[in-house]
Amino acid sequence: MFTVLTNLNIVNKRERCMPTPREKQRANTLDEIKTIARRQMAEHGAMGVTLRGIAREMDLTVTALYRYYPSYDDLITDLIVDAFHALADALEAGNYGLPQTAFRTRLHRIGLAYRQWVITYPSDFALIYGTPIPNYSAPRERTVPAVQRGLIAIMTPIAQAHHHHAITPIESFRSVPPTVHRYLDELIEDYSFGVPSETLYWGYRCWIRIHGTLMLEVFNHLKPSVGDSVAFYEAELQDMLNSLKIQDLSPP
Amino acid sequence: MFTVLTNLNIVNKRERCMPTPREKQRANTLDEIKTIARRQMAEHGAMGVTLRGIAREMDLTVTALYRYYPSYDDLITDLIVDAFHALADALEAGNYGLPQTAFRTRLHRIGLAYRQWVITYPSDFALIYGTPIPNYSAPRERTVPAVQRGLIAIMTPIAQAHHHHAITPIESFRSVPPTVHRYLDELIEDYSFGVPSETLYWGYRCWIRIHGTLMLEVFNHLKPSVGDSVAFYEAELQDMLNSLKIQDLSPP
DNA sequence: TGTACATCAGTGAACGCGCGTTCACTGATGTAC
DNA sequence: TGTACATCAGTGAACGCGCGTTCACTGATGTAC
Repeated sequence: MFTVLTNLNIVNKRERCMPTPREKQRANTLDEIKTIARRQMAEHGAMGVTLRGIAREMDLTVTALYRYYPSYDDLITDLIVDAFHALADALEAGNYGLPQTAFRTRLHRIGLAYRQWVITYPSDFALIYGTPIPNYSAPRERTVPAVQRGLIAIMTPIAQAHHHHAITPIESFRSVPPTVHRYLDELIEDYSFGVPSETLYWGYRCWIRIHGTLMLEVFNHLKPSVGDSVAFYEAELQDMLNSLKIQDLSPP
Repeated sequence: MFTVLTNLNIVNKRERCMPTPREKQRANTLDEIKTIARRQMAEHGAMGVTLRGIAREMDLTVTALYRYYPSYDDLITDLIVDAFHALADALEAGNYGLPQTAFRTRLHRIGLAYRQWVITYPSDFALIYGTPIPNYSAPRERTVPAVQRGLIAIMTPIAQAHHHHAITPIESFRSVPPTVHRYLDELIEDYSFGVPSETLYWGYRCWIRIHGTLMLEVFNHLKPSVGDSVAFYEAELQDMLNSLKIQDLSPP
């Protein structure tokens, strides 16, 4: 009776937090596979990621990889989901340590963090937002939550600023197209976002502008056009923040 | 003497305008190759274009294609240059038949034409502006002029509106970052554009906004966000035109 | 007008390469009693 | 504590496929005299 309880205890402990040596080894190998895959992606593009290439670099046979991924597509899916989460992490970290009411500064920092991540990991960015990989489509149940984390990171300061009346709507308020307005209302209801649809509209517009600019930069079309992409991006951010009329409030 | 002259005449005539049957046949085959390549691109992505696949579809041997392109990369280059020119054609056609002084309408139509082309030929768009093909870089001497045609189509109404004082600069005028300002000045000098650098700056900002939005739409990230991409795009165009404060003038 | 020759489109076999996936297997590491 | 067994990581050969490029060639179409 005593031993049984002890054993149960150990099992529970392991299940909760302590991985067995084997599980640890397995996790390490999984990590190594993904690391090498990402480097191959950086060097040869998304289509250059190859099970055989990874095996070669790990001094394994190809077939060993099938212990970790049932197929090539599952590996790609993992890379995609990881990339979305990494981007979301970067955005969230972008406004850490700032007073909650520094809405404008927070949004600005998030914009800078967005660019920093994209510039640092261009191939991960291309993987998730570039030309879709032909004959592959990621499973929505895994990507959607990861995508949403990133969007929420952008929306949060806007929503909070809106609650604190630190955004002046001006005419944009009325210019939300009715069909879009209705769609956003549905989104808000479905995911219980708890923000007015105008907020979501502004958030999306911010995201789309940031994102579009960075997409051009990372694919090498921006620098030939404007020379100094850093300065240009900063000007775009400021213009965007100005058009939102979003402000920092001193905490009460 | 007489025959010689006649022969020369014929030769000249042919060189100037009349292609020989063989040249005609050759041009047809070249066209067919490119047409099939573009269809393969639409079906299987840019990386899915294959000499062997084209040959198969044309009921030719692969080696026959080497009569037309010395290598695979040369075919891709041709597709890229063609796509840039097709886009420029569409933009130019966008504001045909409008009075020269209808600046705002012309720019609006160009924006719509941009979207129309991108939506109609998404794979051509992905080819020239999507994720770069790994280990391939297009020869600049062929792409740069083709790219410029498109840009000039957008810049022209803006430059003309500027000359006619149909643009109100507002604060954007002062917000051009100095480094960007200097770079644009150089561009204008190098290519003798004959427009002030502020004009170029506005033009690029229009292009970047239009382009970024369409990039998201064509890669399927816009519709899940805003629902009605047509209405959203129209609102973006209007917002952009408003921010430029560009106006139609009645012709004098 | 007819003949000799050059030009050109297209053939067919071969080279060397890389890919994802399957299958039956070996040997080490853990687990239950 | 020792033994029998299950689990698991990794092997190695093979399958079937598609790719770009080379080479020596055939036969039809044009050209020069």
